[in-house]
Amino acid sequence: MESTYRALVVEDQTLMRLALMDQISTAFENAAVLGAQTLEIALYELANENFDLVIIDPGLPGFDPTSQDDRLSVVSRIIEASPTALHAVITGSDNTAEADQFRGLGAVAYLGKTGLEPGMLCDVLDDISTSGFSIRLSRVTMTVPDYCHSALTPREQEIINLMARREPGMSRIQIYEQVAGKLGIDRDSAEKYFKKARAKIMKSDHKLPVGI
Amino acid sequence: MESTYRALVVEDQTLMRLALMDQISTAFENAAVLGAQTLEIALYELANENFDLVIIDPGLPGFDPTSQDDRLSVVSRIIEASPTALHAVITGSDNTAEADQFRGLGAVAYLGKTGLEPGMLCDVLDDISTSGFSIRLSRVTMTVPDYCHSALTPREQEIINLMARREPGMSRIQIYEQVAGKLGIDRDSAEKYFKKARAKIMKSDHKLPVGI
DNA sequence: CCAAATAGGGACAGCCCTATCCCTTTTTTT
DNA sequence: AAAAAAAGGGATAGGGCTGTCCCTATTTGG
Repeated sequence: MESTYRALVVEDQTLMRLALMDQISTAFENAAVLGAQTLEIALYELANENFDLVIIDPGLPGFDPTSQDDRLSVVSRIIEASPTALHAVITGSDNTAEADQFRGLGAVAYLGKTGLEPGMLCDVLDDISTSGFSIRLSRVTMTVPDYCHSALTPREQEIINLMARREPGMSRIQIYEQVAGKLGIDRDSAEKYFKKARAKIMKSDHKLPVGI
Repeated sequence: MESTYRALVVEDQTLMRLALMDQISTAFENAAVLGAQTLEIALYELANENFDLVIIDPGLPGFDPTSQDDRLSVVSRIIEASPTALHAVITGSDNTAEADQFRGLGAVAYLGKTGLEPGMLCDVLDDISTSGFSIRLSRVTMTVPDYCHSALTPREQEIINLMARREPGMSRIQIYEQVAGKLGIDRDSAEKYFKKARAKIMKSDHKLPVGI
C-alpha cells in the first residue's frame, strides 16, 4: 500500500470545506484529510504534522476580506509553516493579478470557486505535475440545471445528469454507449439505470427534469 | 407517500450548490431539487415549475458583488418569479443590515455560509415555521479540526468526528452512550465502529487525529 | 486485590447499491 | 411491412455498509 497522502483544507465555510475534503479523500486511495476553519487551527495542525497538500481560502474569519494585505498574509503564513507541501489557493473572487501574487509566494494553484467541479482535483494535480502551476479562473459553464432527487441512488443521479447534458442529435443508444464509457460500465447497465431512474422520478413526481 | 417537495438552489459555486442540493434532498423523504448557476437558468426554471423552497446566493456571475443594488435585484427578481415559494438567502458576507433588506423583500431566511453545517436545514425550517424568519449569521464554532480518511465508512467517519468533539472528563462508556443516542444506534455498535475506525487509521497512518 | 473500563477482535443477518443478462411490448424509422 | 429503437421490467450474483451480539486479553481505578 502506498503511504498515506496528507492534506489540509483551510476554509471557513463548512459545507465547502467538507466538500473539498471529500474531493481529496476520494481522489486518493489512502488519504488523511484535515479541515481547519481558522488560521489558528491551521497553524496548530501545520506545527504538528507534515502535509503533502494544503488548500487555502484566504478569506478567513478575523481578516478583512477587502484587504489584499490580509489575504496575502494568510497565505504566506501558511506557506511558511509548511514549506514542503503543495499549496493551492481557492477563492470566490478570483483574478489573474491575485493569481500572480500568490504564485510569487510559492503557491502552485489558483482556483476560482465558481465552476470548480467534482473531480477537478486530478486535473489540477496533473497541471501542477506537468507545468508547475494550475490556474482555473471562475467561469460559467452550466447550460442545463443540476438535478437531484431523494429517490435516486448515486449511480442513477449521475446518469440522469449525464443524460441531461448530452449533445443533441444523438440516438439514445449512442448516448448510452458514451455514458457507459465514462462510467466504465456496460451499455446495457447504463440503459437500465437510466430507465430505472426515470421511472422513479415519474412515479413520485410526474415531472421530468429538462433534457430528459 | 407525501407529494414531492420541490426546491431550487441558485448558487454559482458548484461544490456549494451541490452540497446544498444534497442537504435538501436528504432532509426530505421525497424531494426533487434543481440547481442553477445563473439567474437566467433560475428564472427559466421558475417560469416552468412551482417550487416550495428557493435558496439564493445573491453574488451571481454578471452582477457586481460590491453593489448592494445588484444583490437586492437578484433576490427580488427571483422572489417575484416565485411568489408562493419560501425564499432563503445564503451569502458568504453576511450582516444584519442586509438581512433586514432581504426580509423586506419577502425572504424568510438569511444564512451566512461560515458555520452553516450539515443538517442545519431542519433547524432553519423550524425557525421559519415557528417565528416566520430564520437568521444565522456567520460565526466561528470550530475548536477541533475536521477529519476525513479514505479508508473509513461514513458511519466510522461520523463517529470519529463526534468523538473528537467530545467534552473532556467523560468516560469512554458515557461518550459511547451519548454518541449512540445521537445516531440512534446501540452503545455497543457505536463502540464497535469507533474501535474499527481507530484501528483502520492506525494501520494506514500510524497517526491519530487530535482528540482521539 | 477486585471490579470496571478499555482494547481488539470474530460472526452474522439484513439491506441497499452495483452490474450484468434476460425478457416482452410499443413506437419510430426506413 | 420489416427493422431498428425505445420503454419497461424481472432475476440474480456480488459486495459493502449497517447493526447487533459475542468473545478474550489488558489496563486502570477504587
